[in-house]
Formats: sequence, structure tokens, C-alpha cells
Amino acid sequence: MPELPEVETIVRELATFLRGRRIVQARVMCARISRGSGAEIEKALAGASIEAVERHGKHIVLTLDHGRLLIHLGMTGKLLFDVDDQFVRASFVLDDGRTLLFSDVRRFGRVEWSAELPERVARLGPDAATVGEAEFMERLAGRTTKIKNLLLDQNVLRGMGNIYTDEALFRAGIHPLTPANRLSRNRLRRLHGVVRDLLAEAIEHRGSSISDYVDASGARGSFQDRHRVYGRAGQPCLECRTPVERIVVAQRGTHFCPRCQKEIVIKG
DNA sequence: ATCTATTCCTGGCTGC
DNA sequence: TGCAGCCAGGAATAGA
Repeated sequence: MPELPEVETIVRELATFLRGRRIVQARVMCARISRGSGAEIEKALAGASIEAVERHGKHIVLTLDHGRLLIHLGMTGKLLFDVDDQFVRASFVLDDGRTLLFSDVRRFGRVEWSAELPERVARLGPDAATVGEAEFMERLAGRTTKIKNLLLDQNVLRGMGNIYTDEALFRAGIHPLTPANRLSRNRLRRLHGVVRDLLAEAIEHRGSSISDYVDASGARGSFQDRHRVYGRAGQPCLECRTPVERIVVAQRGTHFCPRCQKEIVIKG
């Protein structure tokens, strides 16, 4: 499941192949994965040249000579060159003869053409990997919302997903259910540092391959080997040997150490 | 303004 | 071996 480090890995690699290339022909084979009509996307992309490939949160943004192509990988989306599988939902033939394919088993991914960065994407929170301490504090401090929900909210911070949220909260020693306004400013500052370091480290390791994530070259990441709580329910905490617990928060499986991340008791 | 639940989607896994 | 039933969750949407 691609989150910020996985998308960053993909974007860095794609950029080397795509920058300066021209899209000869685009095809959208699955209506569900396109935002707006597939035919319009195909028309807008035909002949477009790619000037830049960048990441905006978890979105992949190709800046074209006219307009932008946005790709969101959802849960199982992949971008691969010259492979054919039964889950290819869109294809982009390039002027070097190669074809970039968007494959997505579960069709949670999206492809979109837009003249400018769409408003709902442009207004997302600051990038989780580069947000400064002051802005991080401004976004989170004083909020009554549970810290896990806040970290997952792309309007608060863009780029975090379920895996890195659980890992960050473990590293910061914060229980996922803690309302943000219960955290001291020092604890929030520590969380900021943890988030930045965690994402940088994960990018260095080319992301986490949990189920079937691979980058544009088909290579897996290795950061899953460094997860301390995600996917480790029932196994001993790597710090204190207490079994890692799994609960549901924000409708997502949430992993934490009940000893290292103390339960916050809210009195009535 | 906030927060929660539901929906989409299907391969893979569990258990009978 | 087969199959029903459940699980994974990003983000839009509806509802409280």
C-alpha cells in the first residue's frame, strides 16, 4: 500500500525515464479509475510532453506542456513499463517506444487530467516529509481529535498512511487514541522529529513492501523489515517484550505497544 | 465544525 | 479440495 515513501521512490525513478518524453497515445480501459471521462483524458494526453514528475502527498503529478496528469495509486496501484497483466487499467505509449502501464487489482487508484492542480489536491496539508516544526505544531496542537486520525487526515498533513502513522506513534511513545490536545508541546515536537526521520529513513530503504508494492522497476522496498509494530500484533515489543496490540482506530487496523505507548485515561 | 460509518474492490487467507 | 466468509484500507461521501 503506497504511502509517502513508496510514492517518493516511484516518482524519483519515473522522473528519470519520463522527463522530456512525449506521450504518443494514452488509453483508459477502466471507467472507474478515471476521474472525469476516460475519452477526455486520452484526448488531453495525446501528444503531450512531460516536463516534470513530482509527488504531492501520495499523488503522482506529471506536469505536461499543457495541464497535468495526476495518478493516485490507492491501495494496489502500480506503474510499470512494458508489462501486461490482467489488471492494467490505463496505458501511456511514449515516444521512445516504451509503454507505461497503470495496473491496479482493486481499482482504488485514480487517473485524472486537470489544467491546474485540482483545488481538493492543492489544499491538502503540508507535506509530512518536509513540514517544519512550527507548521506541524500549528496543525496539530490543541485539536481534540485522536492523534492517529489527525496524522491520517490528508488535509492536516499530506502523505502519511496507516503504516507510517502506527510506526511514528510507536517511536514517539504516543498511544494512538490520545487526543492531540492532551499531548504536551514537547511531546508534539518529538512527534514532528519522529515523523520526519521515519519518512526519510523509509525513503532511504525504498519504502515498505507489505503485500505487493513494487516500484516502477518492479523492485521491492525493504523498510517492512524495520517495522516495529505494524503487522506485529501478538508479537513481543522490540523494546519491552510486551505483546503488540491491535485495535481499530479510524476504521483501520492499529498496532501499538500498550506499555511503551501508555493508554490515555480520559476522566469523565 | 467535527467526527463516524459506509462504500468501493478483489486476491489471499482461514476454517470447516 | 472446495468454498464461504472475512480481511486489508485511501479517500469520497453521507449521515450524526
